[in-house]
Amino acid sequence: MATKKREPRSRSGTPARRQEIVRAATEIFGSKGYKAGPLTEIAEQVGMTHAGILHHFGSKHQLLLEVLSYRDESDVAELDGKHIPDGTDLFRHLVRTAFANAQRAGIVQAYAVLSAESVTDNHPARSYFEGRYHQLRGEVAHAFEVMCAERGVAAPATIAHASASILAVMDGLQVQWLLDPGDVQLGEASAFAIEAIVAAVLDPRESPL
Amino acid sequence: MATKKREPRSRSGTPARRQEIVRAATEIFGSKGYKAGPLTEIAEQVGMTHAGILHHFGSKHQLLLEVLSYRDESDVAELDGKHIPDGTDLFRHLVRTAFANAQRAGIVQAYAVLSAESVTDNHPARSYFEGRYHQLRGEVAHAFEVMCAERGVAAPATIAHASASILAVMDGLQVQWLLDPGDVQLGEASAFAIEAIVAAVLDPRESPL
DNA sequence: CACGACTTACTGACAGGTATGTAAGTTAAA
DNA sequence: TTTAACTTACATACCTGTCAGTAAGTCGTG
Repeated sequence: MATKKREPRSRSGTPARRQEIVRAATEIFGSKGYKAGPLTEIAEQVGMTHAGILHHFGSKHQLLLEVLSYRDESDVAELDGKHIPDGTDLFRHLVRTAFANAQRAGIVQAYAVLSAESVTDNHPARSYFEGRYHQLRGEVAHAFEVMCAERGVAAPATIAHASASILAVMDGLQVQWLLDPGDVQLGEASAFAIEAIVAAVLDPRESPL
Repeated sequence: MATKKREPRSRSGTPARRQEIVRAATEIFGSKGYKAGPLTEIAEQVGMTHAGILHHFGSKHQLLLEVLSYRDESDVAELDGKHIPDGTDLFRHLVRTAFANAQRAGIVQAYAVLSAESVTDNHPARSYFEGRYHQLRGEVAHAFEVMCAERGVAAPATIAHASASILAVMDGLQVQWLLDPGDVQLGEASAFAIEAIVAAVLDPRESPL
């Protein structure tokens, strides 16, 4: 049983190169979509041929998956303490994120385009986004529960709707903002809507309709 | 100047045929996106070749525009009185629409996919969606103003944010619902969020954050 | 109201562009 | 000296739009 697992050791500059490619791909997928964003264009941006990219990632499909997971990693890395905030802090974090997003249209566009494109038939990113939203809804719901517990109120049945809604406004505002940045204020509008929804959960009132 | 303007008279069945094509195109663009949805597939669905479709619409681009304007027409036609509801009625109408949308995933998907795809570079539907959101925000804002006037309160500065937010939640929830219909209740969640936002405009409270 | 002239609604074939993935060869780092 | 990191060349597959042709409908006119 002399099976030597020879794992592919890469050259020194390789991880950096792959990262360059992933970043370029994010940009191209963001500006043209996955299906319409050609490998040649990504390749050109990092100064190689499209075959070079396929050497690194094997397929376009795989590259897309790495683009998505890369963004997750860098998101997590960005959090100082490395832990997801909870309770009130989570909502404050979401508002800050919305303001920060107004400064980086590139990634925002990539996510907006890809998440909507992912609902199409057999899209390679479909299960990624399905899982991502599922998890995020869970995290927001948990933050709601924590807040309710802190205030000694019973967690209402509206939490599930509110959690989905908070993610939904953030995404929906991004699309409107990308289409017309002069007419939509991403950070301010997100903050307003998040506060409105949180208030409606913690301290429900009669419907104004 | 004996220029006889011979206007193109079409055969009797033609308008119906064009409508069939538009409907098929809506379905294909919805399930695969504009760029990735081939004319051949649309053609196949109505029993023609792709050249036949180009005969009717001239180009794929043009077909897309007709798909979009067709949906607008049928939306307007749907309203009994032919007038856009206003004030409180508009919000009630939006909630009803959200519930109705849960019954027609096809069109919902087409709009979700196309609106996000439209933010990509030089997309043929970009100005359509830009204009559409602009108009809808205006209508919602007007409804807010009417409601404020009715209650004798001054229209607050939050109206612009709230208007964009209401459209945003509706769209964002659609995407989540399309990805995971078992976990997101489109109608109920939309109703909850719309009520929360309307309440926050009409009767603002201190931020819970 | 019948008939010829013209037009519409297509089809089939193809041109031209573009895309992904593969295979074989080259260079240089480890 | 082995093998990672490429390139060039190519196979293969699409997809849109054009063109020429055909069958059937519609209109003007006698």
